[in-house]
Amino acid sequence: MKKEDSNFFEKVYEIVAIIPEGKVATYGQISLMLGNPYASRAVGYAMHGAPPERNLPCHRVVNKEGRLAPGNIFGGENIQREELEKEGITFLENGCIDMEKHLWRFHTP
DNA sequence: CGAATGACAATCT
DNA sequence: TAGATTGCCATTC
Repeated sequence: MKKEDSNFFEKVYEIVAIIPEGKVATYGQISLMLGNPYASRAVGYAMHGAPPERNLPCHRVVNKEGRLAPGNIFGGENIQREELEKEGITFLENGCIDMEKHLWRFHTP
C-alpha cells in the first residue's frame, strides 16, 4: 500500500476534505467530480484506504440512499449517525440522512 | 497482463 | 417493495 501517490485517492481525499460540515456527499457525486461518474466503487475503495491522518470525514460520504455502507466501516455505522448528528445533520425515521437538505451542493443559496 | 475484489449505482425480476 | 443481477471505475493479488 505504497501507492498513496495515486492521484485518484488524493483527489477523493481532497474532495471529501472540502465537504462543508452539515453536508453530505454521495459516492456518485464524488466520482462525478473526479471526472468519472461511474467510479463510485473506486471512490468507496479510496475511502476504504483512507488513512485517519487525513482526518477525512468519511461519515459525510454516503451512498445515494443517504446511508453509509451496510456494515462496519471506520468504526461502526452507528458512529456515523452520532458524528453526523453532531455536525448538525438530521436523520429520517428510516435512519437515512435527509439528502434533500444535507446533500452537498456547490451553489448553496 | 489477467483475474478478483469492493465502503456504489442503476436496472430487472 | 425487496432482493438479486449487471455495469463501471480503480486497486490489489
